[in-house]
Amino acid sequence: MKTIFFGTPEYVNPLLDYLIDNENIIAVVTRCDKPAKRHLQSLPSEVKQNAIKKLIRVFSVEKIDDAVFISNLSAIKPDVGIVAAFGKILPKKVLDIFSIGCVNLHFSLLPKYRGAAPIQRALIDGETETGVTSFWMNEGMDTGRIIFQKKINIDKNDDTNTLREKLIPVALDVLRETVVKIKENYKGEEQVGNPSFAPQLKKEDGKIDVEKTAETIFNLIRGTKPWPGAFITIHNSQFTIQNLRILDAQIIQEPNYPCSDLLPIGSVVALHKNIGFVLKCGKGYLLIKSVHPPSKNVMSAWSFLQGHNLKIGDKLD
RNA sequence: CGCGGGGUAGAGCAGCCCGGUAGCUCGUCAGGCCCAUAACCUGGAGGUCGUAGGUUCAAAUCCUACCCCCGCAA
Repeated sequence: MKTIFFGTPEYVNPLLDYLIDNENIIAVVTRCDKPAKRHLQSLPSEVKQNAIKKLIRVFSVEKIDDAVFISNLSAIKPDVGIVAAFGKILPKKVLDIFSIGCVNLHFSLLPKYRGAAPIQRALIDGETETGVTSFWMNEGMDTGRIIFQKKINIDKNDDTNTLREKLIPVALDVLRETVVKIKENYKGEEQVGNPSFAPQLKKEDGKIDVEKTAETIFNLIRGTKPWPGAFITIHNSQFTIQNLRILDAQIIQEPNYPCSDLLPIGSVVALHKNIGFVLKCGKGYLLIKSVHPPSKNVMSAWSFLQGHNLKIGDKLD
């Protein structure tokens, strides 16, 4: 069974490694090398580096429907495509090249969170469980017949990074099971339930609305890490700091602050020594513990308020 | 040579434009106050001001080159 793997980011390498060890991987497809990081450095994707190291043929594509790429792919006459976090929708003329078909590993419980950012969106929505689903790809976005699905719980403190780490072994389980079913000629089951969508995050998605509940804001911080990050503007008596990114926070369960009732929503209502400051939200309070000011390094919220002379009553929005 | 921000005590910042005593909030150490404290008071230690040159009587500050960190593009 001639198999081709599609994937770009580093975290899918364990999946590629498994396939290389156990199946007949004849090529790897990744997105084209990114143009620049800071000073125009152009690095091959991690998956590409891994594949090269193991002497697998690599296609590095910019446009998935590139004529040269498609003819090269056709010449190989592959049987199965396995896709994980590739980042592009495969058009029909690519899918048709595979004699058996293409399978996608998607990091959500389909039909929920179809799209590019299922992990982030599940966290932002405060979901308590998620998982990995494999399905036969068709022309729609994550709409194919489900082969296998495995569920896990989301911890209250999970962020994008920790949740993804937990999902990798789950994805490996799903992959193993899926390969077996492919060989059994399994056609999958139609997706059932109400679909929801998880479009790629935009910068604007990280903006904090202080009128929302502490829990909602906390979920935003978890789900937008590491990019675009949850950010807010601070109005101090001396100056304004825009786009202060908040990296770590904690919901205050039993608030007991002398000024909390008098100050409006969005105010700093307390300072916690050596930890940070407390923000009054639309409902509840959030203890900010770690921040990243523009043009600066990451620092504890306590350090930040030392340097900027943040006081009770200062406003955030 | 893509654009911008930054490097000053253990942490976070001000001072630079306009050259002239190293400053602020915290931490740390010692002492004091207190039933007590992360609170308050007093005092101390701790700096090659990123590196190397240059200008000057005098450079954190002005000029030149270089190093390191961060953001922008997903």
